Amino acid sequence: MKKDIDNKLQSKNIKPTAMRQLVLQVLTEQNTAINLHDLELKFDRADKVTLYRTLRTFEENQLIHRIDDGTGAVKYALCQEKCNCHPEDLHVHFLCTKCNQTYCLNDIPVPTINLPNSFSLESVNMVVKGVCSNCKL
Amino acid sequence: MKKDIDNKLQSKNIKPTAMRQLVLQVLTEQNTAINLHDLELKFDRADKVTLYRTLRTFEENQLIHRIDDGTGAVKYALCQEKCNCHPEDLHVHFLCTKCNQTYCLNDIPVPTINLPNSFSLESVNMVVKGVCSNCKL
DNA sequence: AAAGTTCATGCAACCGGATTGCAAACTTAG
DNA sequence: CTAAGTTTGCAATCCGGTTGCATGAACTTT
Repeated sequence: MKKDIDNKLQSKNIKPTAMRQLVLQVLTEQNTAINLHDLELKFDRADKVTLYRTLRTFEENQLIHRIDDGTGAVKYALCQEKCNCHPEDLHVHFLCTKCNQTYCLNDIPVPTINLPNSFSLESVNMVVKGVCSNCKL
Repeated sequence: MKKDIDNKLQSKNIKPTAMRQLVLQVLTEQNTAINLHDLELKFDRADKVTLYRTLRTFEENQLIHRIDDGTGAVKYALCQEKCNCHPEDLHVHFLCTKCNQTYCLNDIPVPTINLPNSFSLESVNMVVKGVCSNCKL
């Protein structure tokens, strides 16, 4: 729904340009995280830098979050409804070593860690690697 | 101790060349993980590619492990005595956002995750970001 | 509606870490 | 000593990320 897309952008204070609508559309249809390169392939003709900046804008406005899964290229996925990207909002990510897809395990919060004395915590990145259900078939 | 260094290399089936001795020496004296660039700075005159390949050899022979802490450059640290780099051997890493140092929290094993059905686990990368005790002072 | 301001887009170019190819130097076995 | 294998050093490349700059679209002010 076009309206939904626009609303979502508006609600995050992002001006709904054509490009942004399209990118959000793609991200919405996606059930795994996507990197810049693969996002580019989803379009016939789109400038990588524009997509790059679109993703950055989305990230800055907490519409999406970045995932560093160790594959070399940063991936992005939509944030959950009420996510503020604070430690308590963070979930575990899963990278399939066969298909290279990265899943948001939204139901699995990042476990609490008891840090050594006088280390303070800001955020956590937890990536589990293995084989996903699709590739196990 | 020169002998210790050599023994350690031998025990991992790594031929103890001069370069490798020196690199292992540096890694041993280090209490935080180090990346290629910083390793290079530890030497007056050393080729980056040689260091790169030395690190790779060390990693392949499980003398050191790689840490992807999201800073853009891969860091390395010595493995524990009996580490096989299997999931049960893995520990949490801590990246200080002030000094950019990365610590191996060897005492903190990576928590067990209950993956969704039919996802299988191979390894886990868990990096906690925050401020270390040194920088809190 | 014209002029001015702000923001988004597209293109070219650059940067920095990782990696490869290749030849010279070194090591080891025969 | 020589041949085979390994390590080292240098140059060059690759690739994702990022910046600069000029054009263009949208929105404001008069």
